[in-house]
Amino acid sequence: MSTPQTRRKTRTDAERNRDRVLQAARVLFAESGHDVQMSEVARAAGVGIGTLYRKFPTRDALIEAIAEHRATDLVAAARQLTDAEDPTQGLAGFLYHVGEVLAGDRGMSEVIEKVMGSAEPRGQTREALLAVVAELLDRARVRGTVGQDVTAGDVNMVICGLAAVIRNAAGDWRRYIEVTLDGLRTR
Amino acid sequence: MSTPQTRRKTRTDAERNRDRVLQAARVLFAESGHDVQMSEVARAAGVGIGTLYRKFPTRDALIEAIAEHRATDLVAAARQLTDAEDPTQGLAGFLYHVGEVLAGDRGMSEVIEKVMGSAEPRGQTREALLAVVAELLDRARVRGTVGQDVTAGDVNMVICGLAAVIRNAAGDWRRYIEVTLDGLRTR
DNA sequence: CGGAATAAGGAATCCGGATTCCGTATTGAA
DNA sequence: TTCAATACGGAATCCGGATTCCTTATTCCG
Repeated sequence: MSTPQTRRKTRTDAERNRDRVLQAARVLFAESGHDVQMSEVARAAGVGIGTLYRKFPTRDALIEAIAEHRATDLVAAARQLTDAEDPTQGLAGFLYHVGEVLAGDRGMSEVIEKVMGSAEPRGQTREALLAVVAELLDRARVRGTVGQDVTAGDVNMVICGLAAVIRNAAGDWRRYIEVTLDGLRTR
Repeated sequence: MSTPQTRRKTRTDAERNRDRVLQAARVLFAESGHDVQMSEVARAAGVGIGTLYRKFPTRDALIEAIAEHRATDLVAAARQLTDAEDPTQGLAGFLYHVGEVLAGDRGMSEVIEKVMGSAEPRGQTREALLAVVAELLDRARVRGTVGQDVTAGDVNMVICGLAAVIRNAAGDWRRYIEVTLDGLRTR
């Protein structure tokens, strides 16, 4: 009815450029956080600013796209740990994994800090992330790996703090995890 | 010899305005953090932008002046707890005090996060702050309030995290302190 | 191959804010 | 009261970036 399918399909080079941009942005954001300039991204991607903007109409759109992607990865990792049996894994394993990821991705540490920190339901993926963490927590609680009264909020705060510690290059973040994990256990 | 003391002393109104600016800036920074506009500060202080700039040649100078002041307060508070005997006080008491302060001062939470997070020796007051925390830690260690192997770095990370938790309005920061404190105890 | 449909490029523009400048208003020592 | 020394005010300027717009280059369907 309303499908004048006269449109050709996306040009191949257009798609290639989109990938280049994403790739470049991922690297730059990971290295220096989200305050990288759009022109930097364009240059790194070997693309004109105009092109960059056709792909992502806004700086935030670009950040969002990448954050979403990364978040998905985290959720996937979490799900895997959800099934694992090894107690070393589960919540603890996830925290270390997150640490590893954030330690190598400044931009992500910024995102995670906000996601775990704020009460904003922003995005389904964010939602999913919180859900999986809650799931991980439940399992840990059953196993007795963490105190019975530990809440998802507690864990979120710990993760929020973890992000800050890493982003500020505080000290040994693994140590931070050890401490907080012990704290959650004690409760 | 070289003192052509022909200079009059600072005009009274000049001094008054300086105070107004500081006062206004304190309030605004506390409310909304350091991204407040200079013009905002000037308006709130009931002063022209020009005047604001004569007092503080740079946005950072203003922020610095206030941060320094606040940091001094914290150090004082810490020193007091250093002498207290009540175990409830000491390190634990300090953490709660810091929480209380940061919860009511967004700008300060930003500063603290950096100070405790980074390894930059910036400023003698910052230096003093770190020193007092270390002192507090030592006492706690002796009392057995915290694990024998807890380092100043560990505490700094916890504080850095605390600042982030509060700044992002995460959850109940007192709870965060409870958890981390337990963690430090366990170690 | 030929031309319409798409995309690429990147200079020009727009914008929010910080900082500067200079004419005017106050202050206070004589 | 008088006048030089100081301080005030705030419009004008400067700046770093994001975003837009229009010209030229590619792609790919027929």
